[in-house]
Amino acid sequence: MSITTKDLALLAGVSQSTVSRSLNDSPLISQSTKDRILKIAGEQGFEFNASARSLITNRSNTIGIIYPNDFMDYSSNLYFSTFHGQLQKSLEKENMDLIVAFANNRFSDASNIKKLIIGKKVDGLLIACTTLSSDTKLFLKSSRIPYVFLHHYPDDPDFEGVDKVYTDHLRGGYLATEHLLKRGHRKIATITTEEYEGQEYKLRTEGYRTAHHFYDREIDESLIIREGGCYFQSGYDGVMNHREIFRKATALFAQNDMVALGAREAFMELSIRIPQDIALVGFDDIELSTYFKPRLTTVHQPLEQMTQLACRHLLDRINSGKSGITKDVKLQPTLVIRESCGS
Amino acid sequence: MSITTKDLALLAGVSQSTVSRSLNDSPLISQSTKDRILKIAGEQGFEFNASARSLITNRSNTIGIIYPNDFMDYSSNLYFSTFHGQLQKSLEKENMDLIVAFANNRFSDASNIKKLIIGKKVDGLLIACTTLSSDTKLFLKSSRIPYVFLHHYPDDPDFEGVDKVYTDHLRGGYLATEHLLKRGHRKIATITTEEYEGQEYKLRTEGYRTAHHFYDREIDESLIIREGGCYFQSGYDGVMNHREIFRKATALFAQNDMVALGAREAFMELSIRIPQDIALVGFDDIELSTYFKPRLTTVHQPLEQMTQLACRHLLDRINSGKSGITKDVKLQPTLVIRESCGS
DNA sequence: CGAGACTATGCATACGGTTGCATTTCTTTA
DNA sequence: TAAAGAAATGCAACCGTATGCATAGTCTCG
Repeated sequence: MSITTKDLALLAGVSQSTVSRSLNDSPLISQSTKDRILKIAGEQGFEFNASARSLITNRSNTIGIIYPNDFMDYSSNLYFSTFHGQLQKSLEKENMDLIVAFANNRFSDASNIKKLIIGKKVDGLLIACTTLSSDTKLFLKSSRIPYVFLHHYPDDPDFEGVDKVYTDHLRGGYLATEHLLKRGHRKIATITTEEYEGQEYKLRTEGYRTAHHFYDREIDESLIIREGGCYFQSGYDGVMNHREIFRKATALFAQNDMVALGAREAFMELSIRIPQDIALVGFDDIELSTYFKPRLTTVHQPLEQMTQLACRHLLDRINSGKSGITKDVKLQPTLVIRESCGS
Repeated sequence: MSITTKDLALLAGVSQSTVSRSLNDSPLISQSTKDRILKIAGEQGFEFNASARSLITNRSNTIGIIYPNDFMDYSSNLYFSTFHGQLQKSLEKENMDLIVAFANNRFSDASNIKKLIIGKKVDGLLIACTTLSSDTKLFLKSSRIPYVFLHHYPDDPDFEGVDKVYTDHLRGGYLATEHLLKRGHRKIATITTEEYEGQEYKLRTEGYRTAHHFYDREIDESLIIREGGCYFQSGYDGVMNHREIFRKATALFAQNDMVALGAREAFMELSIRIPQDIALVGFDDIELSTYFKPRLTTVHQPLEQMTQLACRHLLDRINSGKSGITKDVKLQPTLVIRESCGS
C-alpha cells in the first residue's frame, strides 16, 4: 500500500540500495543523486517502514517505561501525571516513542515486559518502579537490554551496578524539617507511610530525624504519624485521627503534597489556621500546591532534569552498549518557600 | 542474540514453518507436534520478534493516541490524567501497546503522526484532540488508517462519517443546571471558557441555556463568566474578578471540576459559604472533587466506558477494515449529587 | 595513454517471521 | 492391496530495509 524504497528507486531510475543510502545520507552517494531522491521521497510522502528497519537494524526507536501495577491509584497523585508528562516531553525531544508497561500484567499470564524486550519492541527500559517480581528481576539481570531506574530504585544488592537517576529524598526530608526547626518550631509532626513499597518515605522520615539530630533536638516519636498511604485521604485522616497531636505540635511535615492538601482540609475543618496555628510543609511541589492559600511551602523535585537525564543515560547505553561506568545520579531537591509556614 | 523460530526448529527437529504454525496454533499441525514445540518454546523463553512479524502481517499491535499539543498544560487537570490512565488500562486488556503522539511536534519538522502511520508503527489512531492542522486532517482523510475520535470530535464537515465516542456535553450542562433550577435557584452563574479550542464548553453553556428555556426561566447574560481557561486558576479568578455577580447569584455551575475547586477556594476567601450562600456544581467528576468538603456535586463523564468503547471500535475497524457503518456514540453523563448544593 | 585510486552505483543477501503450494505420510475405502 | 483422499510437514517466496562486495565510471599522474 504505502510507498517503499523500491518504488522510489523505480521513480528515480536507480537501485533500491542507492535510495536507501541516499535517505540515510550515506557519504557513498553523490550529492546530486541524494538531492534528487530526497526530493522525490518528499513529493511521495515517503516514510520508512519502521518494522523493516527495526528488523535489520535491531533498533526500534522506542523505549519502554515500567510503572508499578497500581499506577492508576497514583493518577490522582499529580506527581505521577506530571512525571509522566515530563517524560513524554523528554522523549519527544529525542525523537523516540514511548510504550508504557506495568510491572505485572493483570490480564495475561505472559509478562508484557518480556514480550517488549525479547520481541525487540523497545530498545531500552526506564523503570519507575521499585517492586519488581523476582522473575522480572532475574530476567532483567540476564538480558542484555539497557535500563535505568528512574525516580527511585530497588533497595536490592542485585541492582548495585545499574544506572539510576533519583532525588535525594533524605535530603528533602532534611530540608523540610530544617526549615521548620529554623523557624523555631520544636514540636514538628510528620505524616509518612509504610505501606507504600518504595523507600522514598522511609528516607524522608530519615531526613526528618537527621535534621533533629543535627539541630540537637529530641525526637518525639509520638509525632510521627504512619497513616498508611500517600494520598489526599491519608493526610486528611492523619490529622483527623490524631487530633491530640495537633494540640502540642506547631508544625507538620506532610511527606507529599497531596497528603499536605488532605491535612490542610482537615485543619480547616478543625479551625486550625495555617500558618498561624500550624506551619505546613509538603513534598514534590506539584502544581496544585500553589493553588490553595496559603500556598504550600514544599520540597521541589527536579522532575524535568530527572526525566531528561534518565533519557540521556538510557540513550547513551543503547548507543554505546553496556560498557562504561555506572551512572548513579542523585539529584538535589530544593526547598520552595511559600506562605504555609508564615512569612 | 535472541532465540528465533529457526532455532526452535533446529531444537525440535522440524522445519521453521512448522514452528511458526505451531506457535500460531494453526489447525494444520498435529496436536502432539504443537505441544512439543510449545514446550520447547516455553523452556527457551521464546518471544516473537515483533518487527519481523509486523513486517509480514502488516500489524504492529500498537495503537497511537493523539493529544493536543498543550496536553502538558492539562496534566494539572486530573480529568486528562485519569482519562489517559483508563485508556492505558483498556488497551492492556486488549493486549495492545500504546504510543502517545502530539498533534504538532514541537521539536522536529516532520509530523510524528505521519511517521507512525506511514511507517506502520501503529495499526490505528485514537484522537483526543479537536484541533488538527489542516495538513494532518488531509492526511488522515486520504490515508487508509482506521481512527476514532475520543472525548470529543472536530466540528468539521470533513469528519462527518468517522467514528467517534464522546460525552453529551450539552446534556451534561443541562443536568447540572436543571439540578440547580429544581432546587429553586433563579440566579445561576456559570464559568465557561471560549479560549479552549474544543467545543465542549460551548456545548455545556448551551445545556445551561436549554435548561433555562425548558424551565421557562429568563437567562441573565451577565451571569455567564468567560474566564478564558479551564483550570483551577480560571475558577478562582472567575469568582474573584466578578464578586458583584455573587451578591445576586445563589448558585454556580463551574464547567469543570478544577474550575469548581478554584471557585471554591475563592469563595472561602470571600467568606461565601458552600452550600449555604452559594450552591456549586462541577463537571467531570474527577477524584479530587470528592476530597474537599462539602463534596462536589458534579456531572460524571463515563470515562471507563468511553475508553473501552473507543478501543473496541478501533480494533473492530482494524480487524474488519474501513467498511461497516459509522459509529457515532454519544455517551450520557450522569449527575452525581453530593453536598455542594445542600442536601 | 594506461595503470591505479577513488567515486558512485548496483547486486545479492540477510533480518525473522508468514503463508501458498508441493510433498510426504497416514487413512480410508473399494 | 492399491488408489484416492486427508492430514501433517517442508520448501520457498515474500514483507521493506540495510549493507558487504563487485563493478562501472572518472580522475590523476607518471
